[in-house]
Amino acid sequence: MAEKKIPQFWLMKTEPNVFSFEDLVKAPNRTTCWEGVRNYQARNFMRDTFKNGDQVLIYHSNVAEPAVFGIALVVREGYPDLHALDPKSEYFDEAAKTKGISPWVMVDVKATHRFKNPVYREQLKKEPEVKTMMVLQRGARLSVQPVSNEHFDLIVKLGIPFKV
DNA sequence: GCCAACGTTGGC
DNA sequence: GCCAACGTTGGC
Repeated sequence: MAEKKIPQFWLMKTEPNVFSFEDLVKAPNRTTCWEGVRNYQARNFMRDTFKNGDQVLIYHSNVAEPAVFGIALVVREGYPDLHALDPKSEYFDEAAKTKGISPWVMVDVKATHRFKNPVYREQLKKEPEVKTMMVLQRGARLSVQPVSNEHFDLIVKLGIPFKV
């Protein structure tokens, strides 16, 4: 039986002083592995639910004006994040090293569109249709989040995407 | 810089 | 299995 392709949408947070949307655009083939996620719920999304072709909003967090800056495409589905086994990595995980196997997962994403107008958190909170989205809720720390089709569409409309 | 919210750890 | 203590996230 043919598998029906249901488009899925996500939001991933990044601290731009560590890795920004523009860093992704400048990366070889505009692609990078999304390493260092160390939260089980976020990992499970990447391991179990992310599919090639899913679209991801790239959100800058922990800055004065948090915002969505563009869109990326999932180009490789979940695979082991071996940074966890590397003592030199800032994402080293002592327990994983002891077991000799990384329980953590990453995906590869490729920048596809830059927003002409970054969609700021302040702006989103004023939009009745999107103010319910997860990233806007108080204390929502999950760094990989599902986004509904409707929320994705509205954010894209506000952002005015151009191919990178 | 502050601090609320959250996830994880570890004693019991 | 409970829950207090702790460390981190991330908006403000």
